[in-house]
Amino acid sequence: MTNVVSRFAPSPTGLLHAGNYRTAVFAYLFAKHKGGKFIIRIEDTDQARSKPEYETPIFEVLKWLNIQADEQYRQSEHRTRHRELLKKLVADGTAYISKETPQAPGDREEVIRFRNPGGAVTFTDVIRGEITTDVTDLGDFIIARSLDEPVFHFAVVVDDADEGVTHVIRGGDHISNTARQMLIQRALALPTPLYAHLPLILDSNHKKLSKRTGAKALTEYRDAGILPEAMLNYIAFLGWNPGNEREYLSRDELIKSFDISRVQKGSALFDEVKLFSVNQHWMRKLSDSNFLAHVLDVPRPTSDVGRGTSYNSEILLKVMPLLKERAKTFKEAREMLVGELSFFFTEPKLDKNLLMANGPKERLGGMTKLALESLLEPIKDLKNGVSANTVKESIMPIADAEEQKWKGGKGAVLWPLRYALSGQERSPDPFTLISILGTEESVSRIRKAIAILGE
RNA sequence: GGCCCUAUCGUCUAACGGUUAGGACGAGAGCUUUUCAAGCUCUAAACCCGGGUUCGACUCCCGGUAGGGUCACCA
Repeated sequence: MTNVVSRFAPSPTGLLHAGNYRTAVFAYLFAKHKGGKFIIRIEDTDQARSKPEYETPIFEVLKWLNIQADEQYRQSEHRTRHRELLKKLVADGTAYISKETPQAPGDREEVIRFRNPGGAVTFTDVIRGEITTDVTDLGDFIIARSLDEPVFHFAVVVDDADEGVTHVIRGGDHISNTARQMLIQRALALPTPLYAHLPLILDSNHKKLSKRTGAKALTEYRDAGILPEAMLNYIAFLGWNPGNEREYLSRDELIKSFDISRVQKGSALFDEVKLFSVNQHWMRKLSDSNFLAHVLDVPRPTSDVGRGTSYNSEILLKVMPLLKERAKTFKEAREMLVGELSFFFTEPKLDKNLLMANGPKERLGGMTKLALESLLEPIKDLKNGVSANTVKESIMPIADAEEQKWKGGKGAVLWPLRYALSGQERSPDPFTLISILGTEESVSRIRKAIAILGE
């Protein structure tokens, strides 16, 4: 098989979801694996429903996913050609102009119908094997509303042939369209490409992914801070696998190992949880500064409006490793900056009870104060920029000593310390906090906690 | 309903006649740990059912069941 040509032929009548782009991804991977051409054709024959605003995101997403077309077409540009062939079919009697009674608004008084020869049509699907359809019950189906308005079935057949498409890779929902399209091909004496019908991607209700039932446009995932590598990786693995146990493949690796014969026949469910986990994997491969750039690329969360937080850039970079181990999307990371990790940038408000939360309150008030005071000097002695581990080495002994003295556990020291620094019931460990905040800020926050305990 | 397609853990999947049915996500437990997150270890979890074929079926065939797709002057 030389000169493989595959195509992605979306119609700009709505925002495209993961299922739509999955066919693009497979068609692309297939062509590139074979060293062939991948083309994009905008199917805008339905003038009434095709909208430019649906077209722009298609190219945006493909660019985001780094899926480049070798050639680009627009179906409406081929109108002359369509008209010519339509006339030919009508002239030789293969098709005819038929008088109609309009059933719905927009229906025509006359349309062009294909004279259906009937019988069985068989083709060998690359993925599913032999499929036979009895076309008799299709009747004389409509191929155009007028000479200038071909309908999908007619236009695809002509365009695929004119563009030299060798492999039609599309969703399984097209299986039942194939036979009638082949009928048109035969009438036009055009070659029949190879067909590969991909299993459908289903939503959590086990229905075909669809805008109407809430499938997200891919742009939404992009805007939520999903990495294109992750999206591509996840989508490629829906209904396909490389035949080994690797789960994370880069774009180039996908191209290299893509094998259409390994495509699944059964449909798969789109699982956001898994997508996020794949995304986390790719996020973690980024350098801290690159990671930060992505985080700041996410629009400021609405919860942050009016807070006027300005980030200390030095601390911001130090916080990145924490975000890396916690966030599954950049949006999530962005939200942590103004949420659970915002104390790095703005001084926390402390609650006396939470400060003493680690034991019986009467005794602990005094004890907590002593514990915090005992930490002041050792922390002052630390140099700025030391690692969390170094901080731990100098503070742990104190916690251990207190544990002996009060039998309250290390928590009697470490909890108030961590809370004084973060103001959060849950946060990274106190050593990490000190290493990021620096000694001066840490001491200042501990003093404030001590002051509160003295009230 | 007609026609067509499909069928392995909850989910994505491996297996291409002989395996203790493997991996990943998720879940649970433990370790670590002041807390959270991460990490590490472990556990639970599947061959839709019934007939064949075969020395032997998740794998092949048939039937059933279930699910999905499609039946437009949309693509």
